[in-house]
Amino acid sequence: MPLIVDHDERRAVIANVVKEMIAETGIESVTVRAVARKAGYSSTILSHYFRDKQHLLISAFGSVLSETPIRVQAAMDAGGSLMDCLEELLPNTPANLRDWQAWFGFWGKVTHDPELAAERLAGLEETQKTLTGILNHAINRGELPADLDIPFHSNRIQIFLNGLVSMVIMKPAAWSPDEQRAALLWQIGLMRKHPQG
Amino acid sequence: MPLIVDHDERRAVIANVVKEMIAETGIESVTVRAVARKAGYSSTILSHYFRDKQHLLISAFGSVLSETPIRVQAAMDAGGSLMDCLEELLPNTPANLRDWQAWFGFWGKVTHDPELAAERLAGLEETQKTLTGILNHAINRGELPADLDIPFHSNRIQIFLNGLVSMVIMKPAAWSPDEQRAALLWQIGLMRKHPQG
Amino acid sequence: MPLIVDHDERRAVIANVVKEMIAETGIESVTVRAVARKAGYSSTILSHYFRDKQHLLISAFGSVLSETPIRVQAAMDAGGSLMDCLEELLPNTPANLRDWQAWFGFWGKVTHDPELAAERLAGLEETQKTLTGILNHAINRGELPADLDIPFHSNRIQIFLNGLVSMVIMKPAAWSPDEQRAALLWQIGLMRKHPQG
Amino acid sequence: MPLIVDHDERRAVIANVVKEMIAETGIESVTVRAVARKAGYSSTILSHYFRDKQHLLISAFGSVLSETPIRVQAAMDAGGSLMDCLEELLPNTPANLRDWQAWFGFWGKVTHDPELAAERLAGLEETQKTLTGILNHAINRGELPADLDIPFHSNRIQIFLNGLVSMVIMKPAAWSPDEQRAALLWQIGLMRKHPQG
DNA sequence: CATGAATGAGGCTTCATTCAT
DNA sequence: TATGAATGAAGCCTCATTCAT
Repeated sequence: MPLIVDHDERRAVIANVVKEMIAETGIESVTVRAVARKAGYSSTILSHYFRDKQHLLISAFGSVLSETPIRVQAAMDAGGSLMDCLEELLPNTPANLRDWQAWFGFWGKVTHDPELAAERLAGLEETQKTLTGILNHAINRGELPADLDIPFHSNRIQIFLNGLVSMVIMKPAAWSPDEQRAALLWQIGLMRKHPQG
Repeated sequence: MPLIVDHDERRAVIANVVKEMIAETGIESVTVRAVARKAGYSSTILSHYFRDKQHLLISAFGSVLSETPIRVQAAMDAGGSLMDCLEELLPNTPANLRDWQAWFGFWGKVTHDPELAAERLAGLEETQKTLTGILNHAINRGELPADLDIPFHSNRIQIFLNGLVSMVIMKPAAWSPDEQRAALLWQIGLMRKHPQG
Repeated sequence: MPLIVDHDERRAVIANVVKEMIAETGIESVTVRAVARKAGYSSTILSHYFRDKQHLLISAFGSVLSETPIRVQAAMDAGGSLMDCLEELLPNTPANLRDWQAWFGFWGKVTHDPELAAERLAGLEETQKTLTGILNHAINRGELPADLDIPFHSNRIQIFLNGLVSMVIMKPAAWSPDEQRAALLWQIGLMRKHPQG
Repeated sequence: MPLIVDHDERRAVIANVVKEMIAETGIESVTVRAVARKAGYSSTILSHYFRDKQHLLISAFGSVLSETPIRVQAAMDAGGSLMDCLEELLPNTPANLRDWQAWFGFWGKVTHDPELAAERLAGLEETQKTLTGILNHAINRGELPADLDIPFHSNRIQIFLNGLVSMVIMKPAAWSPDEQRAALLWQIGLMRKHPQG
């Protein structure tokens, strides 16, 4: 009987290693060998789980995208406030920051790789959907006016988030979690004051 | 009888080549040889102008940073409106877009390279300064209230710009120059309505 | 309760797979894994039947050699004419062509591998014996003169066959079965006109 | 002033190394590194002369094809006899044998590689042309009847040569230069006795 | 008997850089 | 100043094989 291994679990482990490497030392440091060493496997065995280096990266990219919606959903299920839900998108924890760094770290590759570009676009739209969900949730809770222009503001929030994250990554010292939250709060306030944009 | 060569001009030419390559095919496609070929020089001659590949990149990076302030200054000198000045920062022309793409394209390298990281931070602060200048210019023109919280709003604008650019790069079809301007206009409106943040 | 498996049959199946691969995609495409996959087995199981990749190849090589004599013998037993018997050696059917292609395909390996070289030499002599048998058979049938210099002409025929096959493989379009037969007929005619060489 | 190197000469040297390796240890032993080592260069420099390993092989293949016609032409220019000319095609000298071994050694690759297949076909036709030239030359010298069916016999000769060479390669001990010549002489005799086929 | 896991070796290619001219 | 030559390192990938189950 063959040795049984949970492929998906391994893939997840390895994807995490990749994300950490991107965050810590940049995407150019992500070589197959380095990933294998860091994950404790031999170089060749990675090809059991990923056909290619490309697919290794895509997997890590997908991991970046898939985790946020889960956290947000949990916050919504727990009846969290608008702030509670949106906070899950901030780079205010090490894990969140790492994921955002990985997300931005991929940019260098995307231009060259149509498959990654498609993934990125999908991520963009997935985030849009997540934000829409959050805004609806907040309207139901009475936190936001019922006449809120949801597409407009989810778009504004997304712009704000991308921009904020880029600032945090560039100058983390200037952006403590509290300062991030403050900035987010101000942005939320705009929705209340200008629901129609 | 030494051959007279305008070093600075060559450096500028080469920096432009690098920026184009980053925008078009990604930073990973920027090899010394490829740059040399595209610029019409031999590989080795680049080492006369740039000690390293690293310094080649730094030079290109610097070129990205230095051009925007010049354009903005020109707009201010011409007595341009607030919108006129800020528009110079939008990725709404091919050249501007290319520069922004190059800027984001560098991210993959920055993590790995302290010198590039320092350059990036400098760029961040330079942009902050440029924005401060624009806001003062607008106050003087009476376009913005005199009690505007300049540090706060220049920061907001910077977040907005980074975020907007990231959206444009990811999904250019969704962001025509007009749509970019509309978004910017809305952001400007906030300054008038909430000068104190 | 051991599972009963017909080893020889499996070996034959696998040898056929190898021959097909050589004929279709070249000997370099013959990897252990590819053979296993094509045969429907796992990679490791091949090592139950073949100690080595080398022995896998030798087995296939042997299969190439062993099939022709069987066909020829059948033709002789059926009282076939000289032409009938020799036709069995022509690459004028898909199976025959495939075997010849495999035979020539092995050449790249042979130089490097004494064991394969020995096999090839054995095949050479086996073919010589087969041809001798055919000529004797034809003399008995009265198709060839009794004073035929058998060693000389079996050698000539072998040269002719190898040469013809190499032409067919290189330019199959130029050598329909009929054209192959015509060439063979001419060569046979020489034996009648010049029995002593 | 740059170091000047005769690229074509180097290419020729390297092609010879490749041919020797194919003849001696088989085409599978032809690795870029091994070729470089044997030629006295570093591995990487081969890429100055050959874009690819494929093109390295094609170059060697071309070298195999190009040398024979030159030798034949020289024999014709020197007023050589029919036998003199055809002898240049026999594997009866170390260099000739090596070239023929290389020619057959390529077969393993050809199936997999359309470009090599095209080269092989070209070689086939070039040889046909060379043989046609020789036969015309012999007719002019009065060595062959004027009514010789040239296409038919040049084809016969080519079949014979390929076949003979395959025999020589497989069992060199059985084919001294004299024996090769004797076989060739017999084949030539056929042209005189059966000029129309 | 049979499997998937795992490995180490080696293949080709490309890169940034230095050297001799 | 400028060039082509040359190198060594490193990248990714595939292969044949062995191991534990």
